[in-house]
Amino acid sequence: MGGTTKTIGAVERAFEIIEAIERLESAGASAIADELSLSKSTAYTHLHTLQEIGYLRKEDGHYRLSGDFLRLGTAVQQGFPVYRRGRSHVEELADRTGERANLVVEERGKGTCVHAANAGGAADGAMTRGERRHMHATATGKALLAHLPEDRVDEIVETHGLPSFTDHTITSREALESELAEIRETGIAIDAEESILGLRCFAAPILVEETVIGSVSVSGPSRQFTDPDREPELTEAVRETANVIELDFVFG
Amino acid sequence: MGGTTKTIGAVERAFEIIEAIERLESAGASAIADELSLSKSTAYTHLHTLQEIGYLRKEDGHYRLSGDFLRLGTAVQQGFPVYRRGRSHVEELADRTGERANLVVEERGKGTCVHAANAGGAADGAMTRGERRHMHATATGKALLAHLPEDRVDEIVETHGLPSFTDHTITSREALESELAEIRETGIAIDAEESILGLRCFAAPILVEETVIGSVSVSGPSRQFTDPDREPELTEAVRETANVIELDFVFG
DNA sequence: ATACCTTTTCATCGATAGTGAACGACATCC
DNA sequence: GGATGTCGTTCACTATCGATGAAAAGGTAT
Repeated sequence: MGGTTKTIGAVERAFEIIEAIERLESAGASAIADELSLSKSTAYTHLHTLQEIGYLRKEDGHYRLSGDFLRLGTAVQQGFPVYRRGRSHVEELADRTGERANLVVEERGKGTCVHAANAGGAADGAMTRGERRHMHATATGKALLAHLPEDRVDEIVETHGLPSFTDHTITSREALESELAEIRETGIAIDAEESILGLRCFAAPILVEETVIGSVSVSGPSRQFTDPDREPELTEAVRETANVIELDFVFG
Repeated sequence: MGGTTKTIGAVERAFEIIEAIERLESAGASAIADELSLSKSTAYTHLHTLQEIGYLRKEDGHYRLSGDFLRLGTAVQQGFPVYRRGRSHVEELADRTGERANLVVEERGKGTCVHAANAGGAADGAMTRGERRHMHATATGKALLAHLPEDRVDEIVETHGLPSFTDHTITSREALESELAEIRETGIAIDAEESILGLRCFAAPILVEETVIGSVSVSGPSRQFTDPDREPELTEAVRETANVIELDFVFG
């Protein structure tokens, strides 16, 4: 485990400041110094540096993150082949079902949302672009886990644990494993308010050459999603979308 | 002009590395050291640091930007009120016209695209999310310039100049000024292949309390956009969209 | 086996990032 | 209006730490 190599403190501090600004929306030198227990001068020099290179913009004395992060974020997004090929299909899924549709990939043991398509539907609690969530508590995460090598799953569970978010969250390795087996059979992962109360979600894995490269989902309020008529419609739509994206990889 | 304050070299270097990775898509320590003329060990320590704090991920020996930048980018986007209120209207504009629609704000003297809505149409050359362009050479930029205080326009021209991108780019302050006056009259800014050959674009400013907070546009290949029947349709659609967003600010 | 990549580690040294104190500007309070 | 508090900004100082080259460790092809 190589984790002992030295790291550069100034860079770590810079990103702590960036994340503090993300949290506070905007902040001045004193607020940052306060928030992170830094000296005012240190906070100031960092803010000044980040502004000089363009990553912060100053608006009446308060610093905010600049559009350059938006540019980098877009580059990251485009860097996922599954986004480039899947985006339009996820949009169609949202249009077709009238619900929020997400495209998720695994990153560092968590599920990262690389695209979120709204079809006007209220998306309370649904993942937003760039957001990362525990995999065992989300439909998209479980769809990914179900097709990851077993030792990778072990690793992930060991690193992040199985924290509980609601009464329905899966918290034991055995329960998780049996659910993953079921997902492998049905091709559909379900989040029944396991991550957020009131939020239900259906997801399907995207498999290319026996490897999961992502998962797609639709999600919405539990009330609408428990309508027995809708479940087959929604799961089928999700499954089909995943399939279309898979085919896009093979041909296209 | 306060530009003499000290800046933190390590942080500047870190972002140079981040931008190099953005350019190269993915890279190892040697490639970065090469690209930026750094020692291999320096490049390595920086990469290692950025990976430790999660902003880079390592994939078979190559570093890539991580989803954390996507999260920051989304936060930046949400930080623009004009995005929060305008997004859906820009989507509708794209659907309605069948063309690429953009939402742009001014940042540090350039136009930054905060949202890009595709309606399937080929978007060659159109701005992408987070991209920044010179204002004098784009419809969205000119729509903004037309309603910025005159001294601000002076400042911007002084800072960024009026570089030429095609034969049609405006390169003199006088020509720019007369065009801005026309935009103020008609309410529509036109980019007639001034930024990129073959790309035509119509934009309208979004004014709230006499202040420009952004601009919207549709753009597409010159061939389609010179159809005399479409111009009134497109300009009208753009104008209306800007108007709806303005109203959303006043009420809503 | 060889040569040639790469990434990673290490000790050394000089630059520099962090610090606290101080200043000017701007509010707020009594 | 004088006092007090807070803010951003600057400065000189010094211990820290980031940069460095050399060399080790790992990988791949020849």
